[in-house]
Amino acid sequence: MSKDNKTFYITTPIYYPSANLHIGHTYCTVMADVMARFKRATGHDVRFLTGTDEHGQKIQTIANEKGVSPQEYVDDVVKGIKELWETMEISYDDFIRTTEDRHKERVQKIFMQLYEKGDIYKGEYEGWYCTPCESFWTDSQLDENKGCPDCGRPVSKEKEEAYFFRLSKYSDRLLELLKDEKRNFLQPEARKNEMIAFIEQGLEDLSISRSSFDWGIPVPIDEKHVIYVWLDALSNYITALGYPDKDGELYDKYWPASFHLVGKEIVRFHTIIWPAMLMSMDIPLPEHVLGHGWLLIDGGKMSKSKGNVVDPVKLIERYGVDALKYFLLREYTFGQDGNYTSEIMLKRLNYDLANDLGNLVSRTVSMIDKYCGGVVPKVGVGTDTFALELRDIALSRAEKVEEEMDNFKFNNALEEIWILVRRANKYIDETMPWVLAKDEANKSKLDEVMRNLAEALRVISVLLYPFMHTTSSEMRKQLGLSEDINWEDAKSFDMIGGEQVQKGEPIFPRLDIDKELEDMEKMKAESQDSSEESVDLELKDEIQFDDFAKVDLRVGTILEAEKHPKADKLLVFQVQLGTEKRQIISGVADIYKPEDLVNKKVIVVANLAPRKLRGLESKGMILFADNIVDGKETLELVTTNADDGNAVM
RNA sequence: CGCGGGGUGGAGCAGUUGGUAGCUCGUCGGGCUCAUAACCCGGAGGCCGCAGGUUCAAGUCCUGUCCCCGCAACCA
Repeated sequence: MSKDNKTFYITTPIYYPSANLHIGHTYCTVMADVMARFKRATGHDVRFLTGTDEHGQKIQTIANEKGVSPQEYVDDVVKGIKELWETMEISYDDFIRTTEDRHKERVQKIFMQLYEKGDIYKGEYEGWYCTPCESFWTDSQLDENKGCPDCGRPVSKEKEEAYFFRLSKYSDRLLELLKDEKRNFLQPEARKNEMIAFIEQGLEDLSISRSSFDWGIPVPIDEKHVIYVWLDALSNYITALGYPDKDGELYDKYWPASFHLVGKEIVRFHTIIWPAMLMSMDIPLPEHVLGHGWLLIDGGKMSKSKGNVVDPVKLIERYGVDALKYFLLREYTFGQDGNYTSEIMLKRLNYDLANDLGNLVSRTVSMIDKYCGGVVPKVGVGTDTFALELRDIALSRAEKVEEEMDNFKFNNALEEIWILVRRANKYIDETMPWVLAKDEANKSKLDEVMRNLAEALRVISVLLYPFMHTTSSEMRKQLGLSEDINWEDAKSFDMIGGEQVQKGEPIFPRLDIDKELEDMEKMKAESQDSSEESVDLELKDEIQFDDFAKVDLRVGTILEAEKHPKADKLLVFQVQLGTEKRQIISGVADIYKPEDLVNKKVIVVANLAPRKLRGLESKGMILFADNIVDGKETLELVTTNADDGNAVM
């Protein structure tokens, strides 16, 4: 960042409202929020943008299933997202929705800009097509059997007309951008090589339109097409500033962005596609892209299907916004994945917030109350080494925090603040105010100690403000300080004296961890119970009996099982189905060892069209039930005692 | 040989440009009673996955190897 330019523009990804947001999204947004607050506190003119990416086939499909229009559907989910951010006290300056007119109009203009530049051409896009569903899918969208993710039926490689962006044209400039050591475009460093390798293996031009669904922004020159996610979603960072409209005051002021904060899975789009688009538009590139890590549950990804999604709302209700924010920022290292468990969180809250900070506030205020008539003594720091050391540590904190925050090291920044918290606790033990209080002769010494403690807490309240402003205010209230916060005040140790303290409730009550864990389990169980009130499942399209009758299910016995020689996830079975013996392949190698399944009775879809999987033919499908054990996805064999070859109906 | 991340005291993690291995929890012992049974001090515990190499010096660079985990163009 250039020094003379004090503006600071930070963005989160725009989230996809296909489901409620979980703690991972909260994590990302909290980081952006705290950074925005920190920059505001340190004198920057900050713009903080978040929003939602609301187009695409998935949204259209979900809305159809629910029997509402896509717009109605996203309106509803977005309302919930905004409520969450309100609860989390996210201080965004703007919330952009890709379905807003301001965005749609500007994206169309951007499309035309790229088109006129000659970077968009019409071509053919190849993908997997499901004829019954009339849908195109990419490789990664296909289900585990490489079938249509919607209906499970086989898909075929088909071509579709689409508009393309000349991404390949920008390969060299992108490499230059990423390799530039000083530019430091992408952080953390580790992701850089990944991106460079990706570009060096050769970039293909990017399809930026679709005609197989219509929930999107129309391509201005061709009404059969809608603009695909890349151009639509990524552009939000500038359309929200008014680009390319002439009166783009915000754009002139805040672009280029200081930081795009994104999850590691979308780093690629932000460091390759997005800069290429901007290059084509001939406008400046964002200064930095930061890829944060994921919060993992039991070492695995959080996902709805695993049923291990952590809902931030419940945590806030129980422990408060500041506690959750503190935990997220203190526990994890930026850029790296981190493990989440309730226990890890509860321990953090107890040890750092209740024991260290909360208790420090409590004992300090209580002693000022008791020994000084509730008024912070108006005296100097004193000259003993304990006081001077406390002062020195307090005075050096702000700079340390600034340093760490410049590198997005939230955890280290908080750690720096806690060094002062712990030092203050230690100071109490060193000076033993309760002993001083016993002898009137020590009154001036006692006053000094109390004043220094109050001063230390005042400094802490300033330092903490960007991270936990509610806590900061509560501390100041108890210390009898005004709510006005000035970051520079953290660099003084000579401001307090004469305030009337107000003993209040503990700012962070100590938690009974075992009991909390128990309660959380109960809550989880209850939320599962409540589903017994018969909420309709989300199902595939209804079928007629005749359709079902087409499926021939038979009982079989697995005679042999072995690993597929050319695939990690597949097992190859020889199954006896009555008189017939046949080969069936299933994608269960992750969960079962071949020998576990030999001699098992199974139910087989016997009239499924044969299919080659990595070179071997599979005739039919063995039924497994999806299951979750200890938060991990697993599969239970569906079994029976009936004789081989018998029909299942 | 598809790509990437990780293997650091009992647990969970930090370790910038190579120079005496840190933090939190736990554990053992001690101190204190102002405080939310909190706080403070001290001890024990690590050949930094394994094997080579570069260097005066490597957890930190290079090579090889084993194990775990993600990703393989649209789920933060």
